[in-house]
Amino acid sequence: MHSEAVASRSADQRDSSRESRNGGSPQLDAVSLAIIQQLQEDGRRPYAAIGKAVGLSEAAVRQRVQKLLDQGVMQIVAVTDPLTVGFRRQAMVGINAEGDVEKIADALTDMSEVEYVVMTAGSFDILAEIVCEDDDHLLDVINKRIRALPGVRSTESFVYLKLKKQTYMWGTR
Amino acid sequence: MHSEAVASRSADQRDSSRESRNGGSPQLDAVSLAIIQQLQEDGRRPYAAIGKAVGLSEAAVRQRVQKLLDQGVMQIVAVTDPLTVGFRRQAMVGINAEGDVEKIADALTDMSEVEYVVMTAGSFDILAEIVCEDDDHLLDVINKRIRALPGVRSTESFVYLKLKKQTYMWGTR
DNA sequence: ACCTGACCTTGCGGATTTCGCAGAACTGGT
DNA sequence: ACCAGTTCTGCGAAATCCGCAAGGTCAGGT
Repeated sequence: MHSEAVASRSADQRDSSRESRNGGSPQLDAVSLAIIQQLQEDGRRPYAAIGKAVGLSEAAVRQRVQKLLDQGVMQIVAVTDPLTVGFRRQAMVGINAEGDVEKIADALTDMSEVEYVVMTAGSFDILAEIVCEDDDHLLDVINKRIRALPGVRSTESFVYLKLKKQTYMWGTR
Repeated sequence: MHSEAVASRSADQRDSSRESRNGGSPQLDAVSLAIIQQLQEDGRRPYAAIGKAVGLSEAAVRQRVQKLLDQGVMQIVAVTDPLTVGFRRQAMVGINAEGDVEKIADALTDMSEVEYVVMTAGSFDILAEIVCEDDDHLLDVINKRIRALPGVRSTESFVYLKLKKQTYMWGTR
C-alpha cells in the first residue's frame, strides 16, 4: 500500500510549528518540502502522483509547484555532466577580494561561463565554478575577465580532472 | 511561423561530422544536445514542443530522452538553494591526499552529506561539497569522517555564507 | 548487391495528465 | 462575528503521454 499519507488530513498539513524551524527566506512548510523531494527524484513526475504521495489534490500540487517555480525556490531542469556534453574544461576558482565582496560576486554572476558562485568564509572570499569549451577560453575568463575585476586581490584555480558525484537529493536520504 | 527547423530534414539531422567534435564518452550528436538544451530551460517541456524546436517528431524525442535518461547522460530533477530548504550549513572542502586518490573520492561519494565530488589539479586533489543541517553535523562530517579516511593528508574548509548563482544552462548562452 | 541494425516518421487510439475555473474551507486580522 | 486573502477540492475540456505497428532511409559489413 502506498496511500498512508492521505490519512490524517484534518490534522493540518502545513504544520506551522515545524515551519518556524526553518530560517530560510520564503517559509517552506512540510508539504512543499515533500513536493520538492518528489521532484528531486523525478522532475517529470505527474502532479497526481505527487499529490497521492504528499496527501494533496492534483490541483493543489500544481498550484504549489507553480508558486515554488515563480518564487524561484526551485527549478526543474535537466542536469548533465558538462564533460559529457562537450565542455572539456572546468575549474573552481577561489578568489580573494577587498572592498565590496558582494559586488564582485554579482559581476561573476553576470558571466555566462560562470555556473556557480558562492561567498564563503575561509581563505577564499568567493568560490566560482567555470565551465568552458577549451583551455583558451578558460584562460581568457580567469586571467582577462575575473582578475580584471576591481577588488579582486588574487585567485587560485583548480582545474577539474574528473567529476565523481553530482546529486540533488537532500532530504531524500 | 515557427517551423523552420523542420525544413531540411533530408539533409540529415545527426550530422556525423559534428559528432566527432565531442570527445565525451557516449557520443552526443547535435540533436541530443539541442534536446538537452530545451530541457535545461524547462525540465517539463512537452515532447511535442521539443520536437518542434529541434526538428524531430514527438515520438523520436520521447525515445531519445528516455535513452539519455537510461544512459545516465542527464537527469531531470528539481534543484533548489539548500539554504532555503532547511539545510543551513554547507561547505566546500579541499582535500590533499596521498596514494589512490580516486579511492578516496569514491569513499566521499558514498557519504550522503556529500553532494558534489570532483578530482582537481592544483593545490587540492579533491573538492567536495558538503550539505548539512547544522554546525554539529558539519563538524562531524569533516573532522570525524573525512579526515578519518586513509590517505587524506589534510583538508581545508570553506563554509558557505551565501549562494549567489546556480545555473544549468551551458549551451543556452 | 544484399542484408542487417539503428534510427526516424507517420499514424493511431486509449490512458493519463494538464489546465482553467467555480465553489468550499481555512487563516488571520479587525 | 465578519471579511479578505489564500489554499484546497472537484470537474470537465484540451493536451500530452505512451505503446505499437508499418514503412523509409542510411551506414556498415559480407
